[in-house]
Amino acid sequence: MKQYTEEIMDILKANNLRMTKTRMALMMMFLKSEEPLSVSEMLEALSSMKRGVNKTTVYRELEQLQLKGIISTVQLGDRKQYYELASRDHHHHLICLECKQIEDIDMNEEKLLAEEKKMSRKKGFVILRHSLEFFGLCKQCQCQE
Amino acid sequence: MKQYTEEIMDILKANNLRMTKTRMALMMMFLKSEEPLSVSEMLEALSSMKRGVNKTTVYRELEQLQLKGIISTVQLGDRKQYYELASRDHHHHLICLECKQIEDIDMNEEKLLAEEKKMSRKKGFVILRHSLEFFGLCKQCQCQE
DNA sequence: CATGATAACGCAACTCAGTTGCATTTGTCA
DNA sequence: TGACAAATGCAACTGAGTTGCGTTATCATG
Repeated sequence: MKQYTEEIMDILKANNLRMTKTRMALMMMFLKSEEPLSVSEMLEALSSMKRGVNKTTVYRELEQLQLKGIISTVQLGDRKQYYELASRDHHHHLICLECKQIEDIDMNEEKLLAEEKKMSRKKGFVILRHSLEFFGLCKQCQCQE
Repeated sequence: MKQYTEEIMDILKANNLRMTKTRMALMMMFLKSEEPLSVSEMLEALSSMKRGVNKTTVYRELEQLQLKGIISTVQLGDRKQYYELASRDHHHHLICLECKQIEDIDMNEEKLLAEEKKMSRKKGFVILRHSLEFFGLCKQCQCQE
């Protein structure tokens, strides 16, 4: 907890961001969370704070953090945005369609990047990023079918 | 035009779907379109029809067609669903972040499927589908930067 | 061709994620 | 400590998608 706080303060200072309670709380959530977070989850968690936090504030905060490159967004097939620390290495997700559990996966992307280059050349596109997500059923949810 | 109409009637008959003007118009759009379509695009196009078409109808129609396996959905990074004919072979998209142009790409997926199997074994997940989209700048939009 | 079952439709009112304008509060630095 | 920009709250909005319910149109059957 203590070491998190210092880590966060360093990050914020380095990015010229003021230290506010919302910001601290959000950063804490991102550092602790194993999964990408949705705004509704954040609001839920923040609602326990004294006087709560307005959703506008959260959206604006996320925009800031994204602009500074501290967090990045992921689309996971439903209609919301999810957010996670950008400092994590590039990776993809395994999403259980039943229980919505999300797992990070790191796979060998050489072949994918090679394909990317080939396409890029052929089509004249500059490819800036890709999004690759896998959907299925986790071990538990398979058994309950 | 004529051959499209017959093709559509065959598809509908084969799927036990009544032949209505909305349905015909939507199928026509799907057959003609090079790109996945959003509901707003469909409504725009359908609004020129006599008496227009209600959005509820379009949503319900899309659900039907999806249920019958005639169309399928794609997520392209914004907050909407896009739809395209399911009969097209499995493929991915190249999306221009500037002009929103969408191109189909077909790439060799052997390696990807191999990775999928490996992950599946390791994590105990059954993988049912994946989503892979590339984002960047098309030839024209690169020059205008 | 008439007709009845039911699929398809329109409308109004809703949900839910995200946005905007504007007035107020708070963090930081001199 | 005070000034000023950054951060916040609130209310009202947008845009995608949904729901309930009453009406209309398609089509198999006679």
